[in-house]
Amino acid sequence: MKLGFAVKVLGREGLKSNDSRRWQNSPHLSVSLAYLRDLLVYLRETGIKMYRMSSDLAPYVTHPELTQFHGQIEECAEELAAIGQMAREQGVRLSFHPSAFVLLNAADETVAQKSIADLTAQARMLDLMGLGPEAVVVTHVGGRYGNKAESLRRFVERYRTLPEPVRRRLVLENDERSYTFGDVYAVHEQTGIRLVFDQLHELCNPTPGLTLRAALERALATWPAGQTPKIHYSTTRTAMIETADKRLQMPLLSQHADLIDPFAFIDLLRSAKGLRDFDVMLECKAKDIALLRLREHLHRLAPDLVQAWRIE
DNA sequence: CGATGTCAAGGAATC
DNA sequence: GATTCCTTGACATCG
Repeated sequence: MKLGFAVKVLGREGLKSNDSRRWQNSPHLSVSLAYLRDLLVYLRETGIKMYRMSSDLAPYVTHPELTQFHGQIEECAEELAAIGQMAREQGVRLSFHPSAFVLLNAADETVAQKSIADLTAQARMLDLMGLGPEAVVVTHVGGRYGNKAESLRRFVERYRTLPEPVRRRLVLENDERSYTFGDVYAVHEQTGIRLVFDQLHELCNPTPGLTLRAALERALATWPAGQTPKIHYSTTRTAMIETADKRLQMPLLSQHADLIDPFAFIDLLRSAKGLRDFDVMLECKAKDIALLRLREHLHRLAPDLVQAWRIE
């Protein structure tokens, strides 16, 4: 079981996740890839085995007006191959999770086309890195547009029109307000698309009639034998509220906390006993710091689970 | 040098 | 129909 974190390193100074200069200053994918190389060295040193790359790794590569950026992925084929080889050699599982503006099921055809361009670019980078089928591009169903059934149908329809290399990389995640795990499972049944089970989203937007464990088991089963599925895991944020004479912490549903609650994570692992192996992408504000802290806590609190799941 | 404004992009809830 | 939230840093410019 690999533990991973998303995009930004907080545990060490000076590591960047992408070339974020503005377009006027000509940012370039090759600069982002140099940053990514340094980041992979840090992952090697800390023993971290999973990482979500920035959606903006290739700056403006799909921007409709800034066409001067559009060739950067192909220009960087050799650098992408080198980075991919480095990740493979140290056993790091890489992925993308495009921004909230990527909506494959958009009612507006131009929004859908821009989304397809983004998905295509990210899938292409994974291909040029030479990564296996576990390196995926994660997306949500998208908007509801006042008609969920129709909007789900549109997702399936657009998914089927995607170029095969994109379809091969794309996986689907349940979200916290619109599409439950049950909804994305129905899409899986129609398309075969693999599913990323988001545990907090399932708690915030539960599937009627399905226990958490049953949902998790179904999600894992959408991945072919020989591929390790992955899930998203996070702890809900709390905020201070003021009453007449006290200040109290209360949970804010669907917002991510700084760190992972180790006891809740241990509960998840115990409830997952007997299920197939899977990887866990941690989504929390403290990023790699939260991962390292969780790993310490697990070694101290549940060394049996660390061994049984071979957590790294 | 520190403070402040700005960045490509959509959807949904609220009023 | 307009506003605000989601959520976030860090670049770039201003004083």
